[in-house]
Amino acid sequence: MADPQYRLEQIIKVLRDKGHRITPQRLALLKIIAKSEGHPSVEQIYEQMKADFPTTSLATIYKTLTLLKEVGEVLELNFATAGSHYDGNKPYPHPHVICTRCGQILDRKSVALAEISQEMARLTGYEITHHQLNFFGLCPECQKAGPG
Amino acid sequence: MADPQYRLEQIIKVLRDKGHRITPQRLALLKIIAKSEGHPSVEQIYEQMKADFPTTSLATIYKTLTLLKEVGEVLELNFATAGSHYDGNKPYPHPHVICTRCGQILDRKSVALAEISQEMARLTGYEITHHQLNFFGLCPECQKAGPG
DNA sequence: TTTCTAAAGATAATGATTATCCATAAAAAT
DNA sequence: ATTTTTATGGATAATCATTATCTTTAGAAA
Repeated sequence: MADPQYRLEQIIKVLRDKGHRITPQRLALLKIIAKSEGHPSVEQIYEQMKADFPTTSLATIYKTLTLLKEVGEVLELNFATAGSHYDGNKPYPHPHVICTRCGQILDRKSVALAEISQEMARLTGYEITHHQLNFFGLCPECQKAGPG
Repeated sequence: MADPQYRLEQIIKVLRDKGHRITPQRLALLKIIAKSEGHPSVEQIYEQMKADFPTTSLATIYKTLTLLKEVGEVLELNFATAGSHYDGNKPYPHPHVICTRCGQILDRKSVALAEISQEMARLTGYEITHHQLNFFGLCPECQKAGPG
Protein backbone atom coordinates (compact mmCIF):
# COMPACT_ATOMS: atom_id res chain seq x y z
CA MET A 1 0.00 0.00 0.00
CA ALA A 2 1.49 3.28 -1.10
CA ASP A 3 1.54 6.30 1.16
CA PRO A 4 -1.75 8.16 0.52
CA GLN A 5 -0.11 11.57 0.74
CA TYR A 6 2.53 10.64 -1.80
CA ARG A 7 -0.03 9.03 -4.04
CA LEU A 8 -2.15 12.16 -3.85
CA GLU A 9 0.72 14.39 -4.93
CA GLN A 10 1.52 11.98 -7.70
CA ILE A 11 -1.96 12.21 -9.17
CA ILE A 12 -2.06 15.98 -8.74
CA LYS A 13 1.18 16.30 -10.63
CA VAL A 14 -0.07 14.23 -13.53
CA LEU A 15 -3.25 16.29 -13.78
CA ARG A 16 -1.34 19.59 -13.56
CA ASP A 17 1.21 18.48 -16.13
CA LYS A 18 -1.58 17.73 -18.55
CA GLY A 19 -3.15 21.11 -18.03
CA HIS A 20 -6.05 20.17 -15.82
CA ARG A 21 -7.18 22.28 -12.92
CA ILE A 22 -7.06 21.12 -9.35
CA THR A 23 -10.35 22.39 -8.00
CA PRO A 24 -11.46 21.88 -4.41
CA GLN A 25 -13.95 19.25 -5.56
CA ARG A 26 -11.31 17.39 -7.53
CA LEU A 27 -8.92 17.56 -4.64
CA ALA A 28 -11.52 16.04 -2.35
CA LEU A 29 -12.12 13.20 -4.79
CA LEU A 30 -8.41 12.66 -5.27
CA LYS A 31 -7.96 12.34 -1.54
CA ILE A 32 -10.68 9.74 -1.39
CA ILE A 33 -9.13 7.82 -4.25
CA ALA A 34 -5.61 8.12 -2.89
CA LYS A 35 -6.44 6.82 0.53
CA SER A 36 -8.89 4.17 -0.60
CA GLU A 37 -7.69 0.67 0.03
CA GLY A 38 -10.24 -1.33 -1.86
CA HIS A 39 -12.23 -0.70 -4.99
CA PRO A 40 -14.82 1.93 -4.16
CA SER A 41 -17.90 2.19 -6.29
CA VAL A 42 -19.21 5.44 -7.70
CA GLU A 43 -21.86 5.46 -5.04
CA GLN A 44 -19.35 4.98 -2.25
CA ILE A 45 -17.18 7.78 -3.57
CA TYR A 46 -20.24 9.94 -3.88
CA GLU A 47 -21.16 9.34 -0.25
CA GLN A 48 -17.70 10.26 0.94
CA MET A 49 -17.65 13.33 -1.26
CA LYS A 50 -20.80 14.62 0.34
CA ALA A 51 -18.98 14.89 3.66
CA ASP A 52 -16.82 17.67 2.24
CA PHE A 53 -19.15 18.92 -0.48
CA PRO A 54 -22.77 18.28 0.36
CA THR A 55 -23.86 19.72 -2.96
CA THR A 56 -21.61 17.57 -5.10
CA SER A 57 -23.31 16.23 -8.19
CA LEU A 58 -22.98 12.66 -9.36
CA ALA A 59 -22.14 14.12 -12.75
CA THR A 60 -19.01 15.66 -11.29
CA ILE A 61 -17.95 12.35 -9.82
CA TYR A 62 -18.36 10.66 -13.16
CA LYS A 63 -16.55 13.41 -15.04
CA THR A 64 -13.61 13.35 -12.66
CA LEU A 65 -13.34 9.59 -12.68
CA THR A 66 -13.42 9.60 -16.47
CA LEU A 67 -10.65 12.17 -16.48
CA LEU A 68 -8.55 10.12 -14.08
CA LYS A 69 -9.12 7.08 -16.23
CA GLU A 70 -7.98 8.96 -19.31
CA VAL A 71 -4.74 10.09 -17.72
CA GLY A 72 -4.16 6.57 -16.43
CA GLU A 73 -4.31 7.32 -12.73
CA VAL A 74 -7.22 5.11 -11.94
CA LEU A 75 -8.19 1.62 -13.01
CA GLU A 76 -11.83 1.08 -13.84
CA LEU A 77 -13.32 -2.31 -13.05
CA ASN A 78 -16.52 -3.37 -14.72
CA PHE A 79 -17.86 -6.78 -14.18
CA ALA A 80 -21.24 -8.07 -15.15
CA THR A 81 -22.65 -6.79 -11.89
CA ALA A 82 -24.06 -3.32 -12.22
CA GLY A 83 -21.84 -0.43 -11.28
CA SER A 84 -18.18 0.28 -11.89
CA HIS A 85 -15.49 0.25 -9.26
CA TYR A 86 -12.27 2.22 -9.20
CA ASP A 87 -8.76 1.50 -8.03
CA GLY A 88 -6.71 4.62 -7.46
CA ASN A 89 -3.66 2.94 -6.03
CA LYS A 90 -2.83 0.35 -8.61
CA PRO A 91 -3.99 1.92 -11.87
CA TYR A 92 -2.39 -0.78 -13.96
CA PRO A 93 -3.86 -4.14 -14.96
CA HIS A 94 -3.74 -6.80 -12.30
CA PRO A 95 -5.85 -9.86 -11.51
CA HIS A 96 -8.95 -9.72 -9.37
CA VAL A 97 -10.93 -12.38 -7.58
CA ILE A 98 -14.61 -11.51 -7.35
CA CYS A 99 -17.31 -13.14 -5.27
CA THR A 100 -20.38 -13.50 -7.44
CA ARG A 101 -22.64 -13.48 -4.43
CA CYS A 102 -21.48 -10.71 -2.07
CA GLY A 103 -19.43 -8.76 -4.57
CA GLN A 104 -16.17 -8.79 -2.63
CA ILE A 105 -13.17 -7.88 -4.77
CA LEU A 106 -9.67 -9.08 -4.00
CA ASP A 107 -6.46 -7.86 -5.57
CA ARG A 108 -3.86 -10.33 -6.65
CA LYS A 109 -0.27 -9.99 -7.68
CA SER A 110 0.13 -9.66 -11.36
CA VAL A 111 0.53 -12.88 -13.23
CA ALA A 112 3.15 -12.78 -15.95
CA LEU A 113 0.88 -11.62 -18.74
CA ALA A 114 3.32 -9.22 -20.34
CA GLU A 115 4.78 -11.92 -22.56
CA ILE A 116 1.37 -13.34 -23.34
CA SER A 117 0.17 -9.86 -24.18
CA GLN A 118 3.06 -9.41 -26.61
CA GLU A 119 2.36 -12.80 -28.09
CA MET A 120 -1.27 -11.79 -28.65
CA ALA A 121 -0.14 -8.58 -30.31
CA ARG A 122 2.25 -10.45 -32.56
CA LEU A 123 -0.32 -13.00 -33.63
CA THR A 124 -3.20 -10.61 -34.20
CA GLY A 125 -1.51 -7.42 -35.32
CA TYR A 126 -3.29 -5.61 -32.52
CA GLU A 127 -1.72 -2.77 -30.61
CA ILE A 128 -2.64 -3.95 -27.14
CA THR A 129 -3.06 -1.27 -24.52
CA HIS A 130 -4.35 -3.11 -21.50
CA HIS A 131 -5.93 -6.31 -20.31
CA GLN A 132 -8.24 -7.79 -17.71
CA LEU A 133 -7.85 -10.98 -15.77
CA ASN A 134 -10.67 -11.79 -13.41
CA PHE A 135 -11.54 -14.90 -11.47
CA PHE A 136 -15.10 -15.40 -10.29
CA GLY A 137 -16.49 -17.63 -7.62
CA LEU A 138 -17.67 -17.79 -4.04
CA CYS A 139 -15.70 -16.32 -1.18
CA PRO A 140 -15.23 -18.47 1.95
CA GLU A 141 -18.03 -16.69 3.83
CA CYS A 142 -20.55 -17.16 1.04
CA GLN A 143 -19.57 -20.80 0.74
CA LYS A 144 -20.48 -21.28 4.39
CA ALA A 145 -23.85 -19.70 3.76
CA GLY A 146 -24.53 -22.63 1.47
CA PRO A 147 -26.00 -22.78 -2.02
CA GLY A 148 -28.97 -20.75 -2.96
CA MET B 1 -15.50 -24.71 -35.53
CA ALA B 2 -17.88 -27.41 -34.43
CA ASP B 3 -20.56 -28.73 -36.75
CA PRO B 4 -23.59 -26.46 -36.22
CA GLN B 5 -26.04 -29.35 -36.47
CA TYR B 6 -24.18 -31.35 -33.87
CA ARG B 7 -23.79 -28.34 -31.64
CA LEU B 8 -27.52 -27.68 -31.92
CA GLU B 9 -28.42 -31.20 -30.85
CA GLN B 10 -25.95 -30.93 -28.02
CA ILE B 11 -27.63 -27.84 -26.61
CA ILE B 12 -31.10 -29.29 -27.10
CA LYS B 13 -30.12 -32.38 -25.17
CA VAL B 14 -28.81 -30.34 -22.25
CA LEU B 15 -32.00 -28.28 -22.09
CA ARG B 16 -34.22 -31.36 -22.34
CA ASP B 17 -32.22 -33.21 -19.71
CA LYS B 18 -32.72 -30.33 -17.33
CA GLY B 19 -36.45 -30.29 -17.93
CA HIS B 20 -36.73 -27.26 -20.17
CA ARG B 21 -39.06 -27.12 -23.13
CA ILE B 22 -37.87 -26.80 -26.67
CA THR B 23 -40.31 -24.31 -28.08
CA PRO B 24 -40.21 -23.11 -31.70
CA GLN B 25 -38.84 -19.78 -30.52
CA ARG B 26 -36.13 -21.42 -28.49
CA LEU B 27 -35.25 -23.70 -31.35
CA ALA B 28 -34.86 -20.72 -33.64
CA LEU B 29 -32.57 -19.00 -31.17
CA LEU B 30 -30.58 -22.17 -30.62
CA LYS B 31 -30.03 -22.48 -34.34
CA ILE B 32 -28.75 -18.93 -34.50
CA ILE B 33 -26.43 -19.54 -31.58
CA ALA B 34 -25.24 -22.89 -32.88
CA LYS B 35 -24.32 -21.62 -36.32
CA SER B 36 -22.92 -18.29 -35.18
CA GLU B 37 -19.21 -17.98 -35.72
CA GLY B 38 -18.49 -14.81 -33.86
CA HIS B 39 -19.92 -13.23 -30.78
CA PRO B 40 -23.38 -11.96 -31.69
CA SER B 41 -24.91 -9.22 -29.61
CA VAL B 42 -28.45 -9.36 -28.27
CA GLU B 43 -29.48 -6.95 -30.97
CA GLN B 44 -27.97 -9.07 -33.71
CA ILE B 45 -29.66 -12.18 -32.39
CA TYR B 46 -32.90 -10.27 -32.17
CA GLU B 47 -32.64 -9.21 -35.81
CA GLN B 48 -32.04 -12.77 -36.95
CA MET B 49 -34.88 -14.05 -34.81
CA LYS B 50 -37.31 -11.71 -36.46
CA ALA B 51 -36.73 -13.49 -39.75
CA ASP B 52 -38.43 -16.59 -38.33
CA PHE B 53 -40.57 -14.95 -35.67
CA PRO B 54 -41.46 -11.39 -36.56
CA THR B 55 -43.28 -10.97 -33.27
CA THR B 56 -40.44 -12.13 -31.07
CA SER B 57 -39.99 -10.01 -27.99
CA LEU B 58 -36.63 -8.87 -26.76
CA ALA B 59 -37.67 -10.20 -23.38
CA THR B 60 -37.77 -13.69 -24.82
CA ILE B 61 -34.29 -13.31 -26.23
CA TYR B 62 -32.97 -12.22 -22.87
CA LYS B 63 -34.77 -14.97 -21.02
CA THR B 64 -33.48 -17.65 -23.34
CA LEU B 65 -29.94 -16.36 -23.26
CA THR B 66 -30.06 -16.26 -19.47
CA LEU B 67 -31.28 -19.83 -19.46
CA LEU B 68 -28.49 -20.93 -21.77
CA LYS B 69 -26.00 -19.15 -19.59
CA GLU B 70 -27.33 -20.93 -16.52
CA VAL B 71 -27.00 -24.36 -18.08
CA GLY B 72 -23.52 -23.46 -19.29
CA GLU B 73 -24.20 -23.67 -23.00
CA VAL B 74 -23.34 -20.10 -23.83
CA LEU B 75 -20.57 -17.78 -22.71
CA GLU B 76 -21.57 -14.23 -21.94
CA LEU B 77 -19.08 -11.50 -22.71
CA ASN B 78 -19.45 -8.12 -21.09
CA PHE B 79 -16.87 -5.49 -21.64
CA ALA B 80 -17.10 -1.86 -20.70
CA THR B 81 -18.82 -1.14 -24.00
CA ALA B 82 -22.56 -1.30 -23.69
CA GLY B 83 -24.26 -4.52 -24.64
CA SER B 84 -23.40 -8.13 -23.99
CA HIS B 85 -22.22 -10.61 -26.59
CA TYR B 86 -22.70 -14.35 -26.62
CA ASP B 87 -20.58 -17.26 -27.72
CA GLY B 88 -22.58 -20.41 -28.28
CA ASN B 89 -19.77 -22.52 -29.64
CA LYS B 90 -17.13 -22.17 -26.99
CA PRO B 91 -19.12 -21.76 -23.79
CA TYR B 92 -16.03 -22.09 -21.60
CA PRO B 93 -13.60 -19.34 -20.57
CA HIS B 94 -11.05 -18.40 -23.19
CA PRO B 95 -9.10 -15.22 -23.97
CA HIS B 96 -10.45 -12.50 -26.20
CA VAL B 97 -8.80 -9.63 -27.98
CA ILE B 98 -11.08 -6.64 -28.33
CA CYS B 99 -10.66 -3.53 -30.43
CA THR B 100 -11.64 -0.56 -28.31
CA ARG B 101 -12.52 1.46 -31.38
CA CYS B 102 -14.51 -0.76 -33.75
CA GLY B 103 -15.50 -3.41 -31.23
CA GLN B 104 -14.09 -6.39 -33.10
CA ILE B 105 -13.76 -9.46 -30.91
CA LEU B 106 -11.20 -12.18 -31.59
CA ASP B 107 -11.03 -15.57 -29.97
CA ARG B 108 -7.74 -16.91 -28.78
CA LYS B 109 -6.60 -20.30 -27.67
CA SER B 110 -6.83 -20.77 -23.98
CA VAL B 111 -3.78 -19.81 -22.03
CA ALA B 112 -2.89 -22.20 -19.24
CA LEU B 113 -4.94 -20.55 -16.54
CA ALA B 114 -6.17 -23.73 -14.92
CA GLU B 115 -3.16 -23.91 -12.63
CA ILE B 116 -3.28 -20.21 -11.92
CA SER B 117 -6.96 -20.52 -11.15
CA GLN B 118 -6.25 -23.31 -8.68
CA GLU B 119 -3.47 -21.25 -7.14
CA MET B 120 -5.89 -18.35 -6.70
CA ALA B 121 -8.41 -20.65 -5.07
CA ARG B 122 -5.79 -22.03 -2.73
CA LEU B 123 -4.51 -18.62 -1.69
CA THR B 124 -7.89 -16.97 -1.23
CA GLY B 125 -10.14 -19.80 -0.12
CA TYR B 126 -12.45 -18.97 -2.98
CA GLU B 127 -14.35 -21.60 -4.87
CA ILE B 128 -13.56 -20.33 -8.34
CA THR B 129 -16.12 -21.09 -11.03
CA HIS B 130 -14.88 -19.22 -14.05
CA HIS B 131 -12.59 -16.46 -15.24
CA GLN B 132 -12.13 -13.81 -17.86
CA LEU B 133 -9.00 -12.89 -19.75
CA ASN B 134 -9.37 -10.02 -22.16
CA PHE B 135 -6.83 -7.99 -24.08
CA PHE B 136 -7.82 -4.55 -25.31
CA GLY B 137 -6.29 -2.41 -27.99
CA LEU B 138 -6.54 -1.31 -31.59
CA CYS B 139 -7.01 -3.75 -34.43
CA PRO B 140 -4.79 -3.35 -37.51
CA GLU B 141 -7.51 -1.55 -39.46
CA CYS B 142 -8.17 0.98 -36.73
CA GLN B 143 -4.45 1.58 -36.36
CA LYS B 144 -4.32 2.55 -40.04
CA ALA B 145 -7.15 4.99 -39.49
CA GLY B 146 -4.80 6.85 -37.19
CA PRO B 147 -5.34 8.31 -33.74
CA GLY B 148 -8.48 10.15 -32.92
C1' DT C 1 -60.36 -32.90 -22.97
C1' DT C 2 -59.03 -30.97 -19.04
C1' DT C 3 -55.52 -29.35 -16.01
C1' DC C 4 -51.24 -27.56 -14.81
C1' DT C 5 -47.35 -24.95 -15.60
C1' DA C 6 -43.65 -23.14 -18.41
C1' DA C 7 -42.88 -19.94 -21.73
C1' DA C 8 -43.97 -15.98 -24.95
C1' DG C 9 -45.07 -11.36 -25.66
C1' DA C 10 -46.02 -6.56 -24.54
C1' DT C 11 -44.74 -3.06 -21.90
C1' DA C 12 -43.33 -0.64 -17.75
C1' DA C 13 -39.65 -0.08 -14.55
C1' DT C 14 -34.95 0.12 -13.15
C1' DG C 15 -30.47 1.80 -12.75
C1' DA C 16 -26.05 3.19 -14.24
C1' DT C 17 -24.14 6.35 -17.18
C1' DT C 18 -24.08 10.22 -20.39
C1' DA C 19 -25.64 14.51 -22.41
C1' DT C 20 -27.25 19.11 -21.99
C1' DC C 21 -27.31 23.56 -20.38
C1' DC C 22 -26.41 27.17 -17.41
C1' DA C 23 -23.80 29.17 -13.55
C1' DT C 24 -19.36 29.75 -11.60
C1' DA C 25 -14.69 30.01 -10.68
C1' DA C 26 -9.95 29.55 -12.22
C1' DA C 27 -6.33 30.99 -15.26
C1' DA C 28 -4.79 34.17 -18.93
C1' DA C 29 -4.61 38.52 -21.13
C1' DT C 30 -4.97 43.31 -21.11
C1' DA D 1 -6.68 45.09 -10.93
C1' DT D 2 -9.98 44.26 -14.46
C1' DT D 3 -11.53 41.98 -18.12
C1' DT D 4 -11.73 37.97 -20.94
C1' DT D 5 -11.58 33.27 -21.84
C1' DT D 6 -12.33 28.72 -20.81
C1' DA D 7 -12.66 24.79 -17.86
C1' DT D 8 -15.36 22.92 -14.41
C1' DG D 9 -19.40 22.22 -11.25
C1' DG D 10 -24.14 21.34 -10.57
C1' DA D 11 -28.89 20.17 -11.71
C1' DT D 12 -31.53 17.56 -14.40
C1' DA D 13 -33.13 15.25 -18.48
C1' DA D 14 -32.08 11.66 -21.68
C1' DT D 15 -30.28 7.23 -23.03
C1' DC D 16 -29.88 2.50 -23.22
C1' DA D 17 -29.34 -2.20 -21.79
C1' DT D 18 -31.51 -5.14 -18.93
C1' DT D 19 -35.05 -6.79 -15.74
C1' DA D 20 -39.62 -7.12 -13.76
C1' DT D 21 -44.47 -7.52 -14.22
C1' DC D 22 -48.53 -9.19 -15.95
C1' DT D 23 -51.39 -11.42 -19.18
C1' DT D 24 -51.93 -14.67 -22.80
C1' DT D 25 -50.65 -18.79 -24.98
C1' DA D 26 -49.18 -23.30 -25.70
C1' DG D 27 -46.80 -27.58 -24.34
C1' DA D 28 -46.99 -31.71 -21.46
C1' DA D 29 -49.34 -34.68 -18.42
C1' DA D 30 -53.42 -36.70 -16.46
